[in-house]
Amino acid sequence: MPRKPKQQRSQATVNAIIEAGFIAMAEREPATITTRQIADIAGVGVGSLYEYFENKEAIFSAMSERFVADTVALIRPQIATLVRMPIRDAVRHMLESFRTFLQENDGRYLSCIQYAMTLDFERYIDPLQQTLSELVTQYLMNHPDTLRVRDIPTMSYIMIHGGIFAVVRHLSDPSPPITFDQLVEGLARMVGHYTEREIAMANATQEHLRAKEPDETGSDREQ
Amino acid sequence: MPRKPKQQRSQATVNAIIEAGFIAMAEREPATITTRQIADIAGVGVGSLYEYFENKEAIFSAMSERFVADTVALIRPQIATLVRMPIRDAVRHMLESFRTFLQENDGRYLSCIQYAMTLDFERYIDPLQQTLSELVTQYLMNHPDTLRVRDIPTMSYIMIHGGIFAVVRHLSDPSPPITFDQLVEGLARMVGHYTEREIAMANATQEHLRAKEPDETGSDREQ
DNA sequence: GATTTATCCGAATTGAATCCGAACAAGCGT
DNA sequence: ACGCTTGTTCGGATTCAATTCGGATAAATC
Repeated sequence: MPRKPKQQRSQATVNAIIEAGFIAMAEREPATITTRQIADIAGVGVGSLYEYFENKEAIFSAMSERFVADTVALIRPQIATLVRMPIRDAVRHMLESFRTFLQENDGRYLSCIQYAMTLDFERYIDPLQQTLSELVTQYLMNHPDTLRVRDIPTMSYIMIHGGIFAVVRHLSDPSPPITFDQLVEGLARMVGHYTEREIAMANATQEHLRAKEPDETGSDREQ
Repeated sequence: MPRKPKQQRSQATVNAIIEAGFIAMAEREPATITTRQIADIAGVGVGSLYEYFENKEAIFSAMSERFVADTVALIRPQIATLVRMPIRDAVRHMLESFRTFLQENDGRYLSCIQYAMTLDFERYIDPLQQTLSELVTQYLMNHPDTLRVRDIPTMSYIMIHGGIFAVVRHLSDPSPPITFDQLVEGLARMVGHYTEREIAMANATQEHLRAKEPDETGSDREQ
């Protein structure tokens, strides 16, 4: 039922509506935002919302979509650079730029990611996850020694999901128990230590072709 | 405005309403649940909902509260046992029992935790976080060597939040890219490797009172 | 400038959440 | 057992926000 905007006028309306959504999101609880408020902020009639959006949900979805697209646009160009950095620096660098990104425009995207995490989740987090997976893959290809860590898909899954959530949760917390810098350093160490330890263990196993320290290698099972 | 239930009859009603909430949550999207549905499932009139609950939200809150309380009740008694296990085993053990817990009663709690994460967040995740923090503290006290890892609050923050989210996300995902067992093993390795590496680094630093491998120790800054 | 097409609007409709006052049940003193 | 008070239940009436609809206005096309 909602139509595609064909004139530049209507495209501006669509944009105003999405912008209004971000503004409203920044000042109220998402659940308490009404269509009338969005329309008022956007400077259009309520009816106009429904010319281009199925329903109120759809407006929020469009916001999430734009947010995720912007995030991907933030990360993707950095991949080439990140991939050449030591792993801890790469993590640090990416997280700092992500923080800056989330906090610009009065933290409009911060409200948004919280919303995106609640509702659609799969649909809107997936592209982000895809991008990060791509980053990991590229990284591995540029650092052949890191290919020795076991069960890379799992570790990538843990680092991506755990990392995203820890950061979002921290940025949403009005009085976090640790600083953001501590969080970044912690995540960097976590990832760095893990890969180093795995590489060391892989090397150790290879060198003594047969076990000599069942203590260390005894817990190697999976993969 | 909502009153406290004084007779056992009304206490039963309150319970029926919360139960109905769980049942409804298990079969429909939380957003599409209506008060009439809840009332019908509970076998009471719609008006009765408002005798003990401020509004529909409050019913969901009560559910979250019960869920979190049950989760804490699940973990707390295990602390004494977990604290004596090697760290990887403790992680494995805890996650397995958590999975079992989430999936009993047709996974009613699974829908619930997703909801709890959306709305109140602080209020309902906090007690869980408290409990896990307590577990970490106890663990540290029982394993004095682990006290050598740097910035324990931060690492505890990362492991708790990242771990909770990775698990919840995995259990919510209809077609996860990795198995739950892989996730558990991965988290166990992550935590285990990290602590071991930190301890090793602390020992190394102590032994050669002055640096000899600026490569390794060069990235030690914080704390 | 007439006609078609796109856009905009806000009063009317719809449906769910919430309120309310009457009916019903329990406790309780007599 | 009986009347009185208090707790409880109920579902129709009310309220309020989302969505619809049909006409008004503006741009585009010929």
